[in-house]
Amino acid sequence: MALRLIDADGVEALTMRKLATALNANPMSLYHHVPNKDAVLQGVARTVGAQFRTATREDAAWQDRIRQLAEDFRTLAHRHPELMTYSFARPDFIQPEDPFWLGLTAVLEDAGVPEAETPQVAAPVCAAVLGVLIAEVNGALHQWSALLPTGDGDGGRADTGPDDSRMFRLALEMIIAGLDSRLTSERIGRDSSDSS
Amino acid sequence: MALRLIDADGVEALTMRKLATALNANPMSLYHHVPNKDAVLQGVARTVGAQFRTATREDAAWQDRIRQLAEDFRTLAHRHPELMTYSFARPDFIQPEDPFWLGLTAVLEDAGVPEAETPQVAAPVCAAVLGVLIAEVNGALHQWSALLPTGDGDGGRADTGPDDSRMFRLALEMIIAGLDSRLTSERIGRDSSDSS
DNA sequence: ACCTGAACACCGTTCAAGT
DNA sequence: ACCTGAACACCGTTCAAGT
Repeated sequence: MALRLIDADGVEALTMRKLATALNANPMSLYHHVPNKDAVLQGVARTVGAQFRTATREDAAWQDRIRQLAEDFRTLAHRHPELMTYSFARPDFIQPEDPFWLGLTAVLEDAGVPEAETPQVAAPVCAAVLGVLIAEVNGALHQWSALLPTGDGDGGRADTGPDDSRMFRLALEMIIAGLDSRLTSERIGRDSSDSS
Repeated sequence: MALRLIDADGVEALTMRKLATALNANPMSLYHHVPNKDAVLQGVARTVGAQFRTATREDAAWQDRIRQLAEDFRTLAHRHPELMTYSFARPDFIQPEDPFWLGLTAVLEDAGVPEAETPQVAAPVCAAVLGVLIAEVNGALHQWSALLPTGDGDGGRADTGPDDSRMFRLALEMIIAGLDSRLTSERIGRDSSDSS
């Protein structure tokens, strides 16, 4: 219910009193099930962060599997844009047990990242993807890119959606390419074929 | 003054009434200089976003100039961590006239990005860097990476700082490598040597 | 055990009134 | 023109009291 209110009116409009009346309850009854407001926000953030289940097919190339993870997360972000910008400010948004995190680390390991380094590589990747997602969802991406009108013919304001998709995908490809170059350069540096 | 209060106690602790008393003024006097609270937050966010002046030496390689821009932004973020996590949620944090944005677009153009595409490339780069910065500053980066203790000898909790630096730099190098691969693949695709 | 009304200590903001 | 006190419509949360 809290999530529904947030999706409708934004995080800052969520109020213990409103939540209670939306639940047909007395405002004070909430405090019997939850210690305070931050706990409900944390609950919502974590629930959504853990929500999406992304079954990456293990036969695909790691690049494709990362693309799939990122796209899945993007549709989640588009479903809850108001929560997204708020959640990313919390350090506990994504938990180590979340399917997104598990999927990402699994893919990176399959791609050849040494197991001991996986979290240290996954963390920046996750942060970068989330950063682009937030910037897309709150309009920053669109505003930054809208300095020069790309075409000349049209009205000039209509196509906000597809342009954002292109930029998100560009960022994603950049990250994948960066990951790739890091992996190959490392493999050259060592050149010992550790299978498993 | 608002910035000082935010740095001390966080954005959510900033109050018109507290700000006024910190200014030795009546709470209501503020409304003669500012329409509402959001305006002071916007003012603070934009002021800080426009603050840092980064004189990239034009003789350096574009990779080094991007590194310098990013590192400068990082020191800014470390100076105002509380504001940072809040500001990034605003679409108006970084403005097209800000030195960071101008510097970034200038470097990308020098690197060979066609002038018409510069903003569409700069925007994702900016978003990704900011994303990593936020995740570092709010502790998410550290939390995500702390799943496996990297070493075995020590206490295991002491070295938070240097590890974060390594991850930030890793993300930065990934972005640069991704940019690089995009530039070279494009140059091969066209192969017409447009000077200027 | 669970719910509730009243109350406390705050908010942002308006507005009529002061100088 | 600028400042101010009182007031309004809200908050989150506590707590004693109800069932």
